[in-house]
Amino acid sequence: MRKKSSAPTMKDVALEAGVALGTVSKVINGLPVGESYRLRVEAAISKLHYQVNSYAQGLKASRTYSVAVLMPNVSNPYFARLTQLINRELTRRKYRMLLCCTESDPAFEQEYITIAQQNKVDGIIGLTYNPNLEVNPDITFISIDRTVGAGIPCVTCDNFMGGQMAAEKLADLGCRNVAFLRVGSSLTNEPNKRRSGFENGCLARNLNYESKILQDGEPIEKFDAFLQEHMHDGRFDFDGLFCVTDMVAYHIIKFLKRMNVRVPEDVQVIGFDGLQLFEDLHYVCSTIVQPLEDIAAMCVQLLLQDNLGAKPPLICFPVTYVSAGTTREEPEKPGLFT
Amino acid sequence: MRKKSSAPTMKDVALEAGVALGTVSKVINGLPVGESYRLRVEAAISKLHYQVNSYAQGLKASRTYSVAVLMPNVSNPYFARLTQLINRELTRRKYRMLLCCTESDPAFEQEYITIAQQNKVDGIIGLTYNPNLEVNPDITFISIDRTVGAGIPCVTCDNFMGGQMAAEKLADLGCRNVAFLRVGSSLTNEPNKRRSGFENGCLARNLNYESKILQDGEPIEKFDAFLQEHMHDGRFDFDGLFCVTDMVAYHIIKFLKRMNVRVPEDVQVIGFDGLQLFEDLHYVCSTIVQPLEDIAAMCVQLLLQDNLGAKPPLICFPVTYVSAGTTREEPEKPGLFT
DNA sequence: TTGCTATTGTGAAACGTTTCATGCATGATT
DNA sequence: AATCATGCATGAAACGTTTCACAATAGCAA
Repeated sequence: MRKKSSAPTMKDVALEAGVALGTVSKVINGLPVGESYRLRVEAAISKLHYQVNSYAQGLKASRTYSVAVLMPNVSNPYFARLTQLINRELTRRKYRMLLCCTESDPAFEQEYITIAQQNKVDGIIGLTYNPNLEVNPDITFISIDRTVGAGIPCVTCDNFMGGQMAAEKLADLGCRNVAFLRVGSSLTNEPNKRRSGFENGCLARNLNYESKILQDGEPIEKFDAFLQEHMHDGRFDFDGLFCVTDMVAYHIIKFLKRMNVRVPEDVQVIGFDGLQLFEDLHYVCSTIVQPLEDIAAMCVQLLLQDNLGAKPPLICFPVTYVSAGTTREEPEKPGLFT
Repeated sequence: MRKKSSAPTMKDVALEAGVALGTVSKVINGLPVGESYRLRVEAAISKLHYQVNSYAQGLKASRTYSVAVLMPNVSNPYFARLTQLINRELTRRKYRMLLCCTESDPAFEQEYITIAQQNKVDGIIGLTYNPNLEVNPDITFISIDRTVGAGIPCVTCDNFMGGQMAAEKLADLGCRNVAFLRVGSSLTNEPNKRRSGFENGCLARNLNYESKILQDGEPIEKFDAFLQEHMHDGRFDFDGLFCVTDMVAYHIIKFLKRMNVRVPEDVQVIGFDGLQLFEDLHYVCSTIVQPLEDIAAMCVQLLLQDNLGAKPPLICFPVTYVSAGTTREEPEKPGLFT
């Protein structure tokens, strides 16, 4: 009995089945082959526990069935969810995901793109912070929430409309004096439009409007001072707040509670994203919900479709509003602060 | 001027630099080579924008510098954190991560292991649910929190001690009647020992002890009925609860609040894991903290070390206790319910 | 100057696939 | 029965690296 020390190759299978190399290849790739041959090859494969070598495959064929996904991290629940959904979509189509955590560092991002190209990935999906990434033009790149450059499609939600909805909702709920709270500053950042939309809504509904914007490096605690300036012995200047993300909203609400400002009685708070913590158990707050499933599916679809010519530059999905306890209405869904 | 349509190869570089193929290979791999040769090759590389083809490399060399990481998902903050830390450790060592989300499905797990083997990964790190996975013995597998089989190292924290600490803490804080709440049932599951440790501690400190265990499929809401059975017009049978994870603790605390049982005044709650939500902003509850950094680093170290012979079967890291508002003591750290 | 050693660059072979031009059977056509 | 068309299996070549036996060169001793 012949004993091979290393893993069996297609050649071994061909030998075992008594067929040619090309025939084995055809069987593996599901190409038409005579029934008796197919059976012989399949028998040999399972007898030898043969498994294809993806590296040899990737070397020969241009397609490697792997996609790089660039995310700042997976600790942030928004990024985690997105990663999860993209992965699910890729798996469904027999693709593998090479996850690259960039820590929001432009240098890391560039480095990972190089690595991705070396790995001959079939494409890259990225939520990036480097406004002028160098991407090899013959590799497909799909950007999430950022407009990165000419010819690179950007998938996002309707951030402008979301901001506007938040303003209208607060107006409907009786607010008169509202504020917008935001972190991050990138100009190519689609979520910027949340602010414009909110402003627009405030104007239309005649709300007094203010905003506080933190730069990228600043700690979230800097909001505390801003809020405190607007507190005068038990009275709070604002009766409505719109936060750029649910995470910011979470921090703000915690601070307000510490300062004995009641949510939603004294001030109503609306976030953005629609995060559901602990495997979709609870929303953080009343919020503008992004359809992340649709966004993830669209990224993958755009990436893998063949008609490269007809890629629209910007794809926006509609958002919805959900109340979850931080606004003065019957909560539709359970929330962290319900 | 010669125009190449496809990406440049080592051969192109050799031609451009006027050296042999092997010399280029040496330069790329940092092997000793004459100074003048090195410079010529480096110049050619940057002129042609040459990038190595990992697939050709992986085909020839046995080492591919990639590691598969099997996780149920990344939406659960515990898994997310672990993934993040493992990735960081791998990146530090120039390895790539192939993330496989198994959805806790044994069939998926097996399938991903097959894919990983086809991709000739240098090893697999997994937190799995299939008690009898078939892993090719000549591929290194490191298991987290599960004892999977003979010869497969398991990295975890000291779950038994953690359970015992929880019991002692509750006793110290004046509890007399306590309960343990758990989900999941796998017998090879290291976290099972949290229960044994807790029981042990209860015995030692003479606490009245009860436990409620949900099977794997059961929804977390099933705890509600159990808790309700122990409520008698405003009075709650337990003055201390130990939950197998912070996530279970979160759910329990939310339910108790709805039922007007006060935490920590009426009942004190301790969780397990030491999750910190929103990028390490807040602990969920008073909890037994796992040193996830150490666990992640150890997994990677074990996987990549050469002395395959001396792998201890089980590696436990010590745990610590942190109070964060759901126990009757000054909180050391801010918590979700502070 | 000759001969020997030590050093270092060279390039063919091999890794395990896919692809495609080739040729062999088989069955249809006249 | 002879010819032809068709379908399908065949296996050599190629993909872009690494490796290693070999050759060339330089340095040194006699």
